[in-house]
Amino acid sequence: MSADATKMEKIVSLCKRRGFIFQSSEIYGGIGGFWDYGPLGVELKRNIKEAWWNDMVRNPPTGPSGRDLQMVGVDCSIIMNPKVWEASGHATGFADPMIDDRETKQRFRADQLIGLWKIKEIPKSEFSGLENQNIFEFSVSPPEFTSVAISVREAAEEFEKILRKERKQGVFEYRWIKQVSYLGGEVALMAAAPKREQQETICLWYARKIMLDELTSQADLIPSPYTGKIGNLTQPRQFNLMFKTHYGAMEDASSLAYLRPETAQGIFANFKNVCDSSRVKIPFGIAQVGKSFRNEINPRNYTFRSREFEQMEIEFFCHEKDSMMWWEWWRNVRINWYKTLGLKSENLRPRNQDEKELAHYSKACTDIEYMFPFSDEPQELEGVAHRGCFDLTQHQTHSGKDMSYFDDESKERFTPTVIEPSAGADRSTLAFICEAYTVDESRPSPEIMRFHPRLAPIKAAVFPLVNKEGMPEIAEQIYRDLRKHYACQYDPKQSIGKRYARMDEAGTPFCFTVDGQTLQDGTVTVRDRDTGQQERIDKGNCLLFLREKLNLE
RNA sequence: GCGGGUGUAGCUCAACGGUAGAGCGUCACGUUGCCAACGUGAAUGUUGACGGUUCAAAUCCGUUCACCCGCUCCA
Repeated sequence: MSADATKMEKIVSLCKRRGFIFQSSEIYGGIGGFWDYGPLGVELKRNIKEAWWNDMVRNPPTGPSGRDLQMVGVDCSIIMNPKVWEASGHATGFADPMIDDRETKQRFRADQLIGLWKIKEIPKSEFSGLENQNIFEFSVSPPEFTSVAISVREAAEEFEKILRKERKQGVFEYRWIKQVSYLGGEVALMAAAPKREQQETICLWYARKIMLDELTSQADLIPSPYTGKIGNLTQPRQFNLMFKTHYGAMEDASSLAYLRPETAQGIFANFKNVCDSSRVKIPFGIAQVGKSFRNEINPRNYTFRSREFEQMEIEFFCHEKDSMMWWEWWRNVRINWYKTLGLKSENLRPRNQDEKELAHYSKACTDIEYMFPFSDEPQELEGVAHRGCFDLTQHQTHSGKDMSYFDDESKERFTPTVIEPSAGADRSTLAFICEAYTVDESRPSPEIMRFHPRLAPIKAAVFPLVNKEGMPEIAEQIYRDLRKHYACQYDPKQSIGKRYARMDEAGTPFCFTVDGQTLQDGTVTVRDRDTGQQERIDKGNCLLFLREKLNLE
């Protein structure tokens, strides 16, 4: 258990108690990996998404050359033509049993693995007529894995490579290689290599598809097809990570569809539409906020790894020659965005992926990670990835539609390179909650949510100090004026301390209180959430006061 | 997916197989003139769900669901 597990438990407890986050379908025993936002949670999350949309799309930062950034938005359907997922690579990677190479992070289909076994060495005198025999009769236990390939063709090449290498040493020569049927017509290679002719022995090998149960039981013995090293492969697992559904009334194979596992593909699929309709010129970005769905193997850590989650994604299209500059620029913009909204730099951990982690088409990727109390390892909030021209090229190939861009100034036609800052809305929300959670034992109400004012679910509360003598009427009027502009609450009940305490737990930055002096000189107190300090302002200036405070960066 | 743990009121937690409780919170009334104050009162539970053992189950057993921890995983 990490050192801050107790802190996380308190945060979870507060989130439920105050109405930030509830377990989905709780009255039915819940459902794994799904969460609901309560009255305060929905305001918080909306504020985060709106801050993102405002700061990235409507009022984006100035570009590196001092020119304004071109950013536009889309809102695409969650269900798309299933071919989209073939093009994006999700269909295969999500549906079949897959194995990972822990070292190279390569993932491949388990049911296509071809194993190459060394069976045994036999005297050369027994070699004649071998071609006509069933090679499996020679099998002695245990055959020794020597190599693994991910296709029959590769297995053959691999075998030839081994023999070539041996031939180079001047001692070995391979004799034959042939295909036979094996278990239900699967293709197998069988081969033998004369070995150390002076010792009069030869070596037998065979290659065949590795069965799934073998992969499961012998995962630790099978060499990686990429490195040849033993012990780096995971067990094969079924990755049904996309949610299946059907469209139309008939539920058959032709109506199979998927809930999107990411919002990005809606952007790529609309690349041409946006270009043709909105007068944008490269470089420019398309943004989208929306729900995505992944059947996580093991949802864990509160809302951090949910099966239904919301993304805030940008696909930024630029020329390949400027792409690294843009990648670095976006990386810094995004890190600073979190800092500006209150995530402290020591908890925020940008981490550049090393080459082994990168997808094969990617040149660079920074994971913006955050130290949550539930883990000793930083966890990813956002990835800023250099995706090359992979996605547009894939869609061009699969759809047959041209995805290239023509630059009128340089008269150049090219497929744009994409920089993808992809942020998790729920993960960010959780990070802002964890960051805001503060315990100050010196205060009568120790638990305080110190949200940045822009993110706070309630911007201000208005109280009559006591619920009589004309105070409620004045307070109510202030409240009615404020709530036209900001999320506010009015609370006339119970002791003033209790009301302040409740607002501390909700993370409300300011409380206006109408008291006896208000009746005389028209001033009210403003109480600051973080310091507990009060000042007096004119009751007519509450809105002005909030405007000033909330616009602060 | 594997191993371990937990599940009782909104929250935190008691209750040895024998009548389900406390603190806090919530609500009402009174009081109160700035920090969970005070007084009085109230509501709230098929003890996660299902099944079994038993005269009797929150308690013992089985199944299941959810959450937590460790592995694993995170395209």
